[in-house]
Amino acid sequence: MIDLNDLKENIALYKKGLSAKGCEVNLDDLINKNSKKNTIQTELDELKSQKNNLSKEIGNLASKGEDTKQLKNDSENLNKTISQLQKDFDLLKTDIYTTMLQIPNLPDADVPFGNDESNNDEINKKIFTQHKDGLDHVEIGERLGLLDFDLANKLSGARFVVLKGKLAQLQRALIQFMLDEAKDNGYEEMYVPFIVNADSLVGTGQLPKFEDDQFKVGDGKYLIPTAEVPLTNLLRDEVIDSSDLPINLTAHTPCFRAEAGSYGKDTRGMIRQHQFEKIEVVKFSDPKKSNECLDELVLHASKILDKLELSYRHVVLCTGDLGFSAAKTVDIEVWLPSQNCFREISSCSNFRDFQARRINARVKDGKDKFFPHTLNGSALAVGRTLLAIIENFYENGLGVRIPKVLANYLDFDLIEEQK
RNA sequence: GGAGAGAUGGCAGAGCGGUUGAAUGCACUGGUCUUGAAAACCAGCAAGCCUUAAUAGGGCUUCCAGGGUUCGAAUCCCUGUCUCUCCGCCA
Repeated sequence: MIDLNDLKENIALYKKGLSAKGCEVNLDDLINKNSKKNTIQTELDELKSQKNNLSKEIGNLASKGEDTKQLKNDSENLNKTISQLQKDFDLLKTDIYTTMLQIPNLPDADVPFGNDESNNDEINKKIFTQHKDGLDHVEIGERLGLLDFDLANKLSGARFVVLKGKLAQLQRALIQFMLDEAKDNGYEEMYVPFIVNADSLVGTGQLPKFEDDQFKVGDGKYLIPTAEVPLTNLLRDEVIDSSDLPINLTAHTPCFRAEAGSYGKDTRGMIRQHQFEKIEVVKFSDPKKSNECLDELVLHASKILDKLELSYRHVVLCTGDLGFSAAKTVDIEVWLPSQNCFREISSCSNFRDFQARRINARVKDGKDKFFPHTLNGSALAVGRTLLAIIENFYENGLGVRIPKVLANYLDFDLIEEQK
């Protein structure tokens, strides 16, 4: 949620930043509605004040046994006026709130302008090997006999996968490895629900705008699209002592995405699935330190790729590519030999106080109160990491070698090709 | 699923329909004392919104949520949500 007062004072900045993010809300209109709401509130408060005074007086007179009929009459008349005005006020207030929920976060000043990923800024690159025109993981998986999309289709439909044997073990090893990394980097591991209520999704910004992207399970509840949702909402409506900052959390969860609007996009293989595993890290930070926190997130996620010896680059998302709630996002992209390009494997974002406002998480520092900044990042998307290992560590006629760093997690160092 | 109890400020916990925004304790903030700290003592201390130059003053709202009764509701009635206890069922 953006700050309405800040919007009023920096209207030009917001118009520029929000339209770059594709926001079509009429901001002047919103400000006008708000000042109208304030006018009504002042009027309403005055009437209520009169009413409260009348009630007190009635109480006084009644206790002395005096007649209160006239005053009761006055009060009732006042009530009629109030309830009419109150209706107008409530409507306006709901209208403003509904609109506010639709407004995305303002991009940071150093975020590049642009409509799509072609305007993203590559800021860093690390290359171990960079093979081209390699087999893709679907083909390799078939040669291994351990990656089955047909079976998954039978069970569930498109965009699911069944991993068998050593591939399933490899995925589990990756999860364990990444959680250990997160722990070593100071994140507290959490086990959280995979089903959340609507309030949680509103809190992080998936609702109300992106209802179609969520899997609904009935009873007004949803499957989580990322552990960001339960982790961030752990502190919904909580007051944080400033000495507890930064709060660093992590969780491994499956993630469920309806992928509405992704028809025909990445339909082959396990790049874009309805269900995938992810290790997520979330930070609650002092507002003054969130920039450094974002660097830290990117560093921590990158270290995992370093250890796995996978080539990657860092990309600052441009305004048009930036998510709804994010002020700034750095994507980490891993090299895929089959596609001859880098593909997203982690997304690290600073949300500033946007989510904190929505979840009403506050920090108390002596007499000072303020909103914390929230940040999160994947560390990493496990399905895509598995895919990257398959493609980058495949040797024709031999199979997929296991990255050395996983030696302690697995009792094999090669997934053999069949025959 | 059946029966019962409950939901109050950062936490714990009082609260006859009318100066109750709410006792008390803890925590917190400031002060006295102390070489310093602790202890003790004194004082302050809920949040949101409107108004305002103001973190000064004034006003409104808020005791789980939504309705209702009343001139007036934390307090009475209805509905919902959640929590706890007992029974049943169960990984």
